[in-house]
Amino acid sequence: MSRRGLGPPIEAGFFAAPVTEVARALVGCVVAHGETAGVIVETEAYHDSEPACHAYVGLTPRTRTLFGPPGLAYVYRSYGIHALLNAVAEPEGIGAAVLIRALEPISGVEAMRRRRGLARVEALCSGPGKLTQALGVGLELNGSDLASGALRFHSPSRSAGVPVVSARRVGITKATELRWRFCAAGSRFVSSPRPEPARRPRRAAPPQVVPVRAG
DNA sequence: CATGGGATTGACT
DNA sequence: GTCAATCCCATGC
Repeated sequence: MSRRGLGPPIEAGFFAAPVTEVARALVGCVVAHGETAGVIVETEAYHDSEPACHAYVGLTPRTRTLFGPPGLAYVYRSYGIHALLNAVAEPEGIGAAVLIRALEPISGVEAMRRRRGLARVEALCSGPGKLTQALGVGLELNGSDLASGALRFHSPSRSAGVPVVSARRVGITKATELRWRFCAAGSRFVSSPRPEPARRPRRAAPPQVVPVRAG
């Protein structure tokens, strides 16, 4: 898949919906930057009403983008090292965004390998810091428009229709009870820890031992 | 102005 | 499993 079979860029209205709906709907969409692109297989939702969200503290220089209009990129530095990519959601004035946590690479794989220094396709974008490195996404894209900027989100060209599973968010210490992580079921491109796989029985269910009484 | 804490990753035991 | 790298910025004095 080297040629651009991408659908149209996603318009801002898509991102104005409740952030958990946007997070779920983004699984299967495409992120493109330069020659590189990938299908989103894992997201997380963040909202200013819960303390794991940067916007929980209110409007500050750091959270300015989060409170901005839907459809912007919110890119911030994590642990001093990694750039993490989010899509701003909900109407302007509400601090909410969807963290992009993993992609299935579909274009520019050689450029990704070069930037990551790795060969395995499954390892190129299987984490929020990994995918920004693979796509060459940096802090300079914070506040850019995902419909018209250098970094774009696209609808899937063919509807993937992959089932999406929800799980607890990764790497946070607050509001851990919320199941606001969304993963493409069974994808080998999601980050660790993997969500609980839909477990099919390894063997037939053990026979239920029920004392049988006569009568 | 000093401090501390991360929406992580890769190397190592 | 443990741990350090490294920077932005919120908070507190």
